Amino acid sequence: MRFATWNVNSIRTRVDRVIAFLERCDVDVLAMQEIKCKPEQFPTEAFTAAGYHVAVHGLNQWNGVAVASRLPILHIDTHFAGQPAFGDPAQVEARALGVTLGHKEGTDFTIWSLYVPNGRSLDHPHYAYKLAWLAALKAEAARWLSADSQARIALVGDWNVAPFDEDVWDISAFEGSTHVSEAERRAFFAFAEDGWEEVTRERVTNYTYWDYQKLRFVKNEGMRIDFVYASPALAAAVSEVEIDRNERKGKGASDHVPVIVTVDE
DNA sequence: ATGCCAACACAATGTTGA
Repeated sequence: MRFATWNVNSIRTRVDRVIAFLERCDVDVLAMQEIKCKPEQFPTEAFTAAGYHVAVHGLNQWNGVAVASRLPILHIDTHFAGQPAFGDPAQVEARALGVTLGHKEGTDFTIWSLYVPNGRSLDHPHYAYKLAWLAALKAEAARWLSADSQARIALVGDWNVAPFDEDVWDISAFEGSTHVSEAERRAFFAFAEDGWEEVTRERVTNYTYWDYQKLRFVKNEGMRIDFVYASPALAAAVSEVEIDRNERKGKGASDHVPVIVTVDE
């Protein structure tokens, strides 16, 4: 079984490229972020025609998360318990989608497609929101592991945190910026305290994002901010991880590339 | 090489992204 996460930066703009990726890489489950549309605007037919079920959560043109799966969908959560709200009026944004999928012989698999708030700047309310959001997710996710130590759960997506200095092309260019602050890094690493294992770090080295501006991709000035935290039972079954850097090439590319995880059956 | 900001709503710019 193979699952992937990809910040697609608008599914309506990118649907042909996403479907081609699913087929080319033989991906069974894809968690998408930044679909930038409501469910009724989502190109469901293209996924259905390719053999995928879809779960979609989007409230407006911002954010939005979805899961496409060859496996049957058993359960959908459009937010996690305690997920913080933001804005005026405060709204629980479309940044988390939990989907439980039927798997072989009753071994269900739950994937959470996560789009962690950007933070904007260290002195912006969005930054406090980002830290609160990560802390609330950690608290709730710890309960999932406590409830079932053998559960196969993946917390995947655009974490908007570069956990190590080498996850950005030049740490000196990020002085005073979000994504690299100590508080954000602590909030990211804290998941490991509860047993979550980030399974991509030890298996592959590459950036997952390159800004559209300033020839960042050509100069390979990127950031590594898309990650996969797996429950212990799932982490034990991971056999391979790939970052599909080729998806950043050419006309019509997202600024993020897919991260693909292969799991032994 | 991989190529010089993109996508959204809304109708000219403003917002968001990292």
